[in-house]
Amino acid sequence: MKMPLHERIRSDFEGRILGGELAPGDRLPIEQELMQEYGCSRMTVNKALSVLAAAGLIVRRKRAGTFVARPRVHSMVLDVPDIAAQVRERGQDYAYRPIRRVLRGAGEDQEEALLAGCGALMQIDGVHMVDGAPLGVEFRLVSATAVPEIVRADLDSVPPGSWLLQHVPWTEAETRISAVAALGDEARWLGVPAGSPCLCVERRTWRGAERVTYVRQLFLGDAYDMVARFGPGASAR
Amino acid sequence: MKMPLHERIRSDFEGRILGGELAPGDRLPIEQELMQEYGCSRMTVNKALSVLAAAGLIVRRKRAGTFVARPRVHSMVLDVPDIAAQVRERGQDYAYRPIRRVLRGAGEDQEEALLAGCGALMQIDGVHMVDGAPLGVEFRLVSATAVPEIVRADLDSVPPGSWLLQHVPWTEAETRISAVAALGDEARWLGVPAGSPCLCVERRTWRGAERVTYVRQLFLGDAYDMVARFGPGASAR
DNA sequence: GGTTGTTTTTTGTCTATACATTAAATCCGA
DNA sequence: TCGGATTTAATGTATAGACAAAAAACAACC
Repeated sequence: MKMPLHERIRSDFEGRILGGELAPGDRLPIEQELMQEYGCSRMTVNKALSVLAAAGLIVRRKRAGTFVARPRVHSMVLDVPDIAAQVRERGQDYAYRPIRRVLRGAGEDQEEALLAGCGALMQIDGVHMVDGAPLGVEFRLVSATAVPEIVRADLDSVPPGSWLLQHVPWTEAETRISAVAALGDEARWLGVPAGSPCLCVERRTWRGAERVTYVRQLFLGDAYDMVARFGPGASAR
Repeated sequence: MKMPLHERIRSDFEGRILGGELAPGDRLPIEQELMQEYGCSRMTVNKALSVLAAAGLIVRRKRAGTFVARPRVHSMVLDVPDIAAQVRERGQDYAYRPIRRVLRGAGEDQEEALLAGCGALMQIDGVHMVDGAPLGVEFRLVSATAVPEIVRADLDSVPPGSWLLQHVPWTEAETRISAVAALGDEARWLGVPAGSPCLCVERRTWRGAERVTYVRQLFLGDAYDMVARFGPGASAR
C-alpha cells in the first residue's frame, strides 16, 4: 500500500475514531508524540490532523490538545441530482413539459415577497416526464434582478433546472424535504388522485445576501427518492 | 479582516468560482505565479489549493495545472438530527413509546436476510411522541452479531436511536428519503387515516463490509421535514 | 503513421525551523 | 480565598528548500 505518510496518519485515526476505539472526548497524542511515533516532521502530522479537523472528526484546542469531536453531529452528503441525467442513466426517456412562464411582480405570497426584493420575478412551471408519464411537477421563481438573462432565455427545450445550474452562480443553498399530499392542479398535472403522497423538495438559493431562486418540486412518492451517504467515497460516487 | 494568508487565497478563489467569474474548466494560475501574486511561499499557496481540491471545487493535474471542477454534481450537507434533541429544542415535550422488541432470526424479508448474515436480529419498534401526539413510527433491525450489547441494553427509557448513536460505531451509512402513504398498523400507530402522506426515512449502516443496522422511519408529512445546506457554515449550524 | 522513449513542467510530499496565538495552569499579592 | 498577571504547553501559520511522481510535450525510430 503506497500511501503518502500524512494520508496514512489520517486514515489511521479516522479508522480508530469511526471504529469506536477512540470515543468522543478522548484526547489524541500531541503532535510531538506523533512525530516520534511515525518518525516524521511536525508539518506532516499537522497536515493529517488538519484534514481530520476540517472534516469535523476531531477538535483542536491550543494549549489543551486534540480531541475526538464531541457530539457525532451526524451529517451526510446528499446528492442533488440532475433529474434529466438521472432518468436517462437508467435508460428511460426524459422530457420536460412547460406549463407556464410569466414575468411579473411579487404577489401576496410570502415566499415571493422575500425573493423579490421589490424587483420582478420570473415564474416557470413545468412537468418532468419519464417514458411519457409524469414524474414530478415544479414551481419555480427566479429573481429577474439577480438573473436578468432569464427573461430572454430559451427554456422550452431545456428544463429550467439544467439551465439555471449552468447559468446562475450562487453561493448558498438550502433544500427542504417533506412529504405532502398532491392537491388540485398539482394532482391533475401528475395524473394521480388528490391526496396521493408526494415527496416535496423545496430549494432556495442565495448569492451572498441576495435571494436568487426558489423552487418547489413535487415528485410521485413511489417513483422518486433521494439518497444521502456517509463514509468512504460519499461524495465520489 | 485578519485572516491567515492561505485562508485568504482560498476564499479568494472560492468566491471567484462560486460567483461565476471563473467557469468550470478554466485554468488557475500555477503555484509559482500565485506565490508571486501573493508574495508568499509555495507551501502557503499549496495549502490553499489543496483545501479547495479536497472540497471538490478545483481539480489539480500534474504537469497540466489547476482547473475549476466540471459542472458540479451538486451535493449538499444533510444534517441527520437526533429527534428527541430537536423536539426539545423547540420547547416541546418529547417521549419515546416502545411498541415491540424481539430477538429472533432473519425472516423471509429481503432486508432482514441481507442484514442478518445468518446471525440473530434484534427488532425494535416504537413511536416518537411530541406533546402527547405521535410524530413518527420506526421499525428497526439491529444485527445481534455486530452489536451483541443490544440484547441486554435498557432501551425503554432511551429511544434506541440515541442509544445506538452512542454505542454502535459504524463506518458507512446510507439514508434514503421518499414519500409513502401510511398503511395498516403504521397509520394506526400514527393516529391518521390510512393513505396519509408520510416522509419515509430508511437508513442502513455498515461497519466495514458488515451490515449493522436498518431503520425505517415514517414521519407525519405535515410535522416533519429534513433540511440540507450548501454554503458558508453548512455543517456549522 | 504510429509507437516508443525522453524531456520538462507542474503538482505532491516532506523536512527543519521560526515565530505567532491561544488558553490552561500557575503564581502572587491584597 | 479571590482575582489578576505571568508562564508555558500546545496548536496555527509561514518559510525555503529538496526530491518524487505524473503526464503533457516532444523526439526518434521503425
